[in-house]
Amino acid sequence: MSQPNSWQPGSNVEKDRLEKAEKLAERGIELYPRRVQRTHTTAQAIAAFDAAGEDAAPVTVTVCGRIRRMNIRGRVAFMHIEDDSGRVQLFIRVNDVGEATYEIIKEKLIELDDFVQATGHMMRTKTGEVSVAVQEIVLLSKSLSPLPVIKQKTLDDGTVVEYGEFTDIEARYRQRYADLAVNHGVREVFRKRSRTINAIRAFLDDEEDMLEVETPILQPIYGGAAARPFTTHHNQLDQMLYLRISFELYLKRLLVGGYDAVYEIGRDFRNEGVSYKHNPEFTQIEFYKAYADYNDVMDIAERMVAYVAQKVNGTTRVHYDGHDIELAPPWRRVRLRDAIREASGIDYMAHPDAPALAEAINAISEKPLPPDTTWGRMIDILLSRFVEPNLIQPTFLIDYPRDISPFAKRVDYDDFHVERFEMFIAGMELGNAFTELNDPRDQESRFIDMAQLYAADDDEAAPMDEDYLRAMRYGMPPNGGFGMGVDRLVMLLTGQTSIRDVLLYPHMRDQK
RNA sequence: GGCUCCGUAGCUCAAUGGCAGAGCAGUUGCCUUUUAAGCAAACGGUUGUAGGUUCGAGUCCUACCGGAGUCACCA
Repeated sequence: MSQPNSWQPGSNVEKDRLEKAEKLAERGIELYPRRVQRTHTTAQAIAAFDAAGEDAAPVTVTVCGRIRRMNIRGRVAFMHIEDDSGRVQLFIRVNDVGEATYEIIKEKLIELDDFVQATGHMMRTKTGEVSVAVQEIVLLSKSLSPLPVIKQKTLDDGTVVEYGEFTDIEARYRQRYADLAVNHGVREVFRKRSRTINAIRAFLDDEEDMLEVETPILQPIYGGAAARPFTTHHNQLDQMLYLRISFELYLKRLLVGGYDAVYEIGRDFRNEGVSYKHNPEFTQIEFYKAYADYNDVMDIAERMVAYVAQKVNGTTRVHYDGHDIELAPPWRRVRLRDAIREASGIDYMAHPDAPALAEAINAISEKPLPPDTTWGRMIDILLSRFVEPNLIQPTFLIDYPRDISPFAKRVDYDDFHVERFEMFIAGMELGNAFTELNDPRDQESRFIDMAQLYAADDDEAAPMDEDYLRAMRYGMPPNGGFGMGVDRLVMLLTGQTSIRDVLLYPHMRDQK
């Protein structure tokens, strides 16, 4: 350490630990050594003992991990060390490790939260726990700040009971490392998150033969969704840039280029409010498949979610927020118009303009509509107030009004609706998809419609993406597109009811 | 951004407007098969921040900081 440290111990525990670190250094013990010689994970060590059998020659292992429990008796000590695979008990006797080493343990110079490496043979203690009879123990990393103390007891049936908690939500999010280190189950949520993304990729690559691509996150023109963007700036080019709000327009250009089916898994950024299901940056999967329509996309979507659930949880059933949900296809498909009519009694086709529809809504809902609500927006309000909360089992709502769907192709039965669906599970919107518009002239007029809508609105115009139209004029194959919020799928598969609990680092306000 | 609730020891929580407490962790002892180990003792606080009311504020009031919930925004 060449620079003096500004860090000062903030508690009696930290003061003690700093003193212990100095004592160790005085005894010539390296606090943060370079080399480690692990031969077994804790799980492998136990498995090796079980495989060898009780009467076999001793299995010698070197295991590493963080000390999570200590019980020092006069001349013998027990501790549990934890690594990514689990825990194993160390059995340490002064006779085996020698006076000098035992002193270090007895004085707790090596203590809770430190990382250690232990070498010894596997054995079973009197009370039956498979343990490492330690011959040598080496400090791997000295912990200077105490983690929250959580003790656990494993019952006979294998369930783990915890005593002591680390529940301060703010601290858990701001210091996710501490949350992961001590809270049983949090690491499993994020393992499942990883498996979810792997499974999506496997499904689209192997089952659907799609090509994974990467498109720009920094975009000169944003689009593909209605959301406020984050802005940034390239210094040398003196160029205003937006963080993407969707991948849509860049992916569809690739179908013009000749790929049959492309997908991207990545981060979107939306400069909007945060909630239990909204984070400013979130992970999205979008795919676009040539020669497919929204019916084909529905087939793919329901198979994909079931496939992922099977891979992640080993079942297509999930228990979420008090509901038992079956994800196996086929899912219910209902026209949006019918769903709204059933739930609210309002047939929006009977109220074809904003004032008429507003009157109908105000007649049945106490909540006032925001001023200047457009007709399309009212449809959305009807959907979110009356329909969405009740869509517990997987459901596709299909055929949306054209006004609120600028990238979807018209249905064949009227001029009002487009071939679009949204999918809902557990009262949450998970995905959004269309039979994609591929008529460049129709697309241009939709852009103009949107620009007018936004201009009437407020601060920003919906950007007209001229290059996207140019691409489309070369000819874009008919195609079906799909987008899904991966975080929300992970919530569903892990039983978490807040998006923050499936994001390792959810967005937080600056700490002053 | 509006409204409601919350912020006390490292962690989890108590405390009618009247001496700021407990358990765990840490410290000091005892203990060679414990496992939420145990027993004994001592220690641990600018009650989120800044003001105010009051003889007296963790508690009541105002503002601010942070968090949660909810509404709005999110086609």
